[in-house]
Amino acid sequence: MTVATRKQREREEMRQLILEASRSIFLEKGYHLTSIRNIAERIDYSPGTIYLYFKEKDEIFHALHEEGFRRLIAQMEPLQFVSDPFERLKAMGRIYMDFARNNKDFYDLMFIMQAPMNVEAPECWEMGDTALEHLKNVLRDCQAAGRFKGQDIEFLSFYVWSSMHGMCALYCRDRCQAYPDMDADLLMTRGFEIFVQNLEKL
Amino acid sequence: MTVATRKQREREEMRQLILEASRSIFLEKGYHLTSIRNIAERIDYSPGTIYLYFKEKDEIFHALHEEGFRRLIAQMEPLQFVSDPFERLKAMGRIYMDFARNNKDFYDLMFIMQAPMNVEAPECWEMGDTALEHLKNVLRDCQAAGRFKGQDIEFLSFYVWSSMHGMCALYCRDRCQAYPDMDADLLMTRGFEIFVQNLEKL
DNA sequence: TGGAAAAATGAACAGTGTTCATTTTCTTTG
DNA sequence: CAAAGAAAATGAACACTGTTCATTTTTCCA
Repeated sequence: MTVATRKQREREEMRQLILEASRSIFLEKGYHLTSIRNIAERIDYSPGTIYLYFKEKDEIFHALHEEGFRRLIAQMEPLQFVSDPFERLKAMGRIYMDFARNNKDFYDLMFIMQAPMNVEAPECWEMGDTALEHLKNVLRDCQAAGRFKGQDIEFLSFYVWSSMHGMCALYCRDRCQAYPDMDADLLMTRGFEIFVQNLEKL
Repeated sequence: MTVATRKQREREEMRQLILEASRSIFLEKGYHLTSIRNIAERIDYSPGTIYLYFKEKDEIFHALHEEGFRRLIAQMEPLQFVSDPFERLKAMGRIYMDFARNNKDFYDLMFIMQAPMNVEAPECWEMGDTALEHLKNVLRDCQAAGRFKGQDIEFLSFYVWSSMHGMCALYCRDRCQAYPDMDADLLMTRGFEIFVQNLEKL
């Protein structure tokens, strides 16, 4: 092993170390309450060192953004064993919703947080595109099976995604409190049921 | 006019002055990029003065939060002239969506921004409750007219709200970029159409 | 007009993201 | 193995943040 390759490996390990620390603190305290000094302290390095591995705080954010999509896609794995397209779509919705519930902060990071998305980096959205492509494929399969007649896949997928996202976003940002007598999880579950009822008739 | 009442009026005027400045800067730069010093500078006062009229930055935020709901409710005014309940519901959806499009930052402030909603202040949500009650009433009217049979108004209203919110939230936080070839406004319009189609069959 | 009350100030505190001259550590070469 | 050169890590410094509070200024009324 040449020195150069070892150096590169060490560099990658350091990036991972920073990412792991960042993730745990991000998810503990949220984006804005996490500081570079916090992260550095957690891994026993000085603040300046972080900047040798990441250009800025947002670059750490984007790395975690990707990680989130990797996790979501991993959760979708079992879907390939669901043969009926519409059942697959429903299962997909449940997985998406459970992901939001069990990884509130990752979900927030991926779909809600205000972060400079203006970055023209195409690889920044690679994982996100993959996930969206999954949805579109399932919808196409449903269409092949006779559902959603005459619907454009682009618009339909946006509608399906945003319906799910609406509930998850209200959940993540505590707007379910608008129903003080109602458990947020129950709201989500029943909301999803109505949504499925809807899709069945579309 | 007693001195005391004048004092009180002047105090209210000062609060308004601060709120107006805050609003314009909030909407320009977003919540986190707006600083107390910015606000003070804009109205030619010192930073400390702000704290004589508002306990903290979040109190300013909440005041604007309320203002947003007042505006939204004002937009809903014409609905009272739409006699058919389902038409009223559709019009309501369009108004809600247009509000989000035309007041992106107000919408963000009201429904998306992470702000300490844990505040147990009940008056903080008074306006929001009113708006939600509007929706529930329209849905009840629809039900009285034979639609949405057997649906619980609480869950149904959450579903309707979150479907609309989903699109608006993706729009406000620039996640429509997931469809690079598609205009965000077109996505919203078509998404809304599918939603209405859905409701018609429910 | 003088003294009390109210209003406004701005320096100070503890925090933030980021930069960079300096020091430390590692690697290669003579 | 020692010295020179490169790479890595440091932490002080800069300009910013929300918030507090002793001090100063202004306003008011007897």
